[in-house]
Amino acid sequence: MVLTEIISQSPVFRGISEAELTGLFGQIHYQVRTYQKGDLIVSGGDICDRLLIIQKGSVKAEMNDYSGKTIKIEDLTAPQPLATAFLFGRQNQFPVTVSATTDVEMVAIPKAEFVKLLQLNSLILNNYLNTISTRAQFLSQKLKFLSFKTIRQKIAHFLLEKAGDRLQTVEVPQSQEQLAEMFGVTRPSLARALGEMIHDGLIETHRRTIKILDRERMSQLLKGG
Amino acid sequence: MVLTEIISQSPVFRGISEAELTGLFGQIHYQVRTYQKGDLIVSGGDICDRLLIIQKGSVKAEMNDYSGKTIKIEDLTAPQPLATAFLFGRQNQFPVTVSATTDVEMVAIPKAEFVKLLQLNSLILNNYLNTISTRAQFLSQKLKFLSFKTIRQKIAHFLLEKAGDRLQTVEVPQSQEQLAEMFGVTRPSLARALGEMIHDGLIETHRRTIKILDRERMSQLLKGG
DNA sequence: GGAATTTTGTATCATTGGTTACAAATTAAA
DNA sequence: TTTAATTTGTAACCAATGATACAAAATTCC
Repeated sequence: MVLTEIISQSPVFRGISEAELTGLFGQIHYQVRTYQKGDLIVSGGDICDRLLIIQKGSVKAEMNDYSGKTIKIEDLTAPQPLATAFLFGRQNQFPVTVSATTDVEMVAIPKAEFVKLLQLNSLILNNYLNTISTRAQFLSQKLKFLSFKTIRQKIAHFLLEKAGDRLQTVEVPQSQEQLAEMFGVTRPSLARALGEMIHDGLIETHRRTIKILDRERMSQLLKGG
Repeated sequence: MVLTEIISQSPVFRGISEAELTGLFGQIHYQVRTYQKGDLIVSGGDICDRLLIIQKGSVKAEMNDYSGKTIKIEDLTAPQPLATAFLFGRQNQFPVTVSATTDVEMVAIPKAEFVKLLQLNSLILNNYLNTISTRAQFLSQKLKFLSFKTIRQKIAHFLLEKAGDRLQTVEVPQSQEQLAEMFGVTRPSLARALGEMIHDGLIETHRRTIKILDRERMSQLLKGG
């Protein structure tokens, strides 16, 4: 039995009323599966031929590296869907191994049935398209970010992006620690790079606001990237 | 007028018969726009609220960097769609500027109309979902690759991926130059890293075949990545 | 086979960023 | 306010890689 009040909060079914959801689920085949804490839910490499949505509990996704050791990728809780990017496309295998961190209930909708849902309801269709598209956009952004090699470049990119067209003062809500994390560098290195940019007259900092002093030279930095 | 024999080759409409396509296009609103060589088709930042498919000619996509200079991103020709990942999702602006490199005809299908198409025809729906999903998967792969920091790690990842489970000899079709390019490192650095790995007894090379000698230690390398 | 071209191996030096450590400054808690 | 905890600035040192240069080897072309 699908718990509509949970599932209607899921990114894929958001905005659908519980009544409507009950109706929709009446028109398709699906399964509800239960797992106990610690159970294996999917193994990396398993074929992904149905949409899995957590309806109760939480799971962890891990990836097997080459030596068989596992690295934790992320924690997911109800009502999140699993690996939405692998239901379609060329690569229909789960890249990760998923196991239950609590007792878990999952709704499993076979791909063909899910396609029916997408055609029955344009909101679900939009939700799903938005989910995948947003993910692609996110990855694309991240990739662009990583394409800058030096820390100075990453900072410049970050600031110019934030500053937009005219403003030259940027509020940075994150701590240096967090910034360093998202830049993929260590905190002292970030601090050093910031210090050097101040010294070179590119920026000025005051607590968590950064003022861009020389936009021209900042842009110049990104040319080679 | 839509040239169905062209459009039916497009990734989004692949597999649909021309007759069927004509029928489908009769049910929706769309525009055909013509551009002359050199014309601007979309500017970076423009709202992306319709699906654009090149039906004749070719275009180039460029990105404005911060200093106003443009970098060429890619060339697209009929019957390719434009920026499929930006029609849905959070970021509904074109990231690139597109202009005509020949005389061009484009089919423009408003988002709402395209959603209708997706609901009318499950093949189109599948095609479109596959397009975006494959892109997300591609980006994800690329990102994983970039997440390895040292050249040794990139080599190890590359080789273990290629080798699969049992084989320990890998044929590398690319030159060092090309490998270095795809790793995002310089050619001498790659050569040095290879040399060191040979010296350390990890691999053995012979022309363009590489033999994995110590799989265990290779895997070990990727742990920290 | 010999010359020209491309690919590969190697060396030197400069730059960048990671590591570690510690003190100063800020913020939160008592 | 005083103390404790967190965040930030800075320094010294090390490892990895980029830049540049050149020779050896392999490949391609006559």
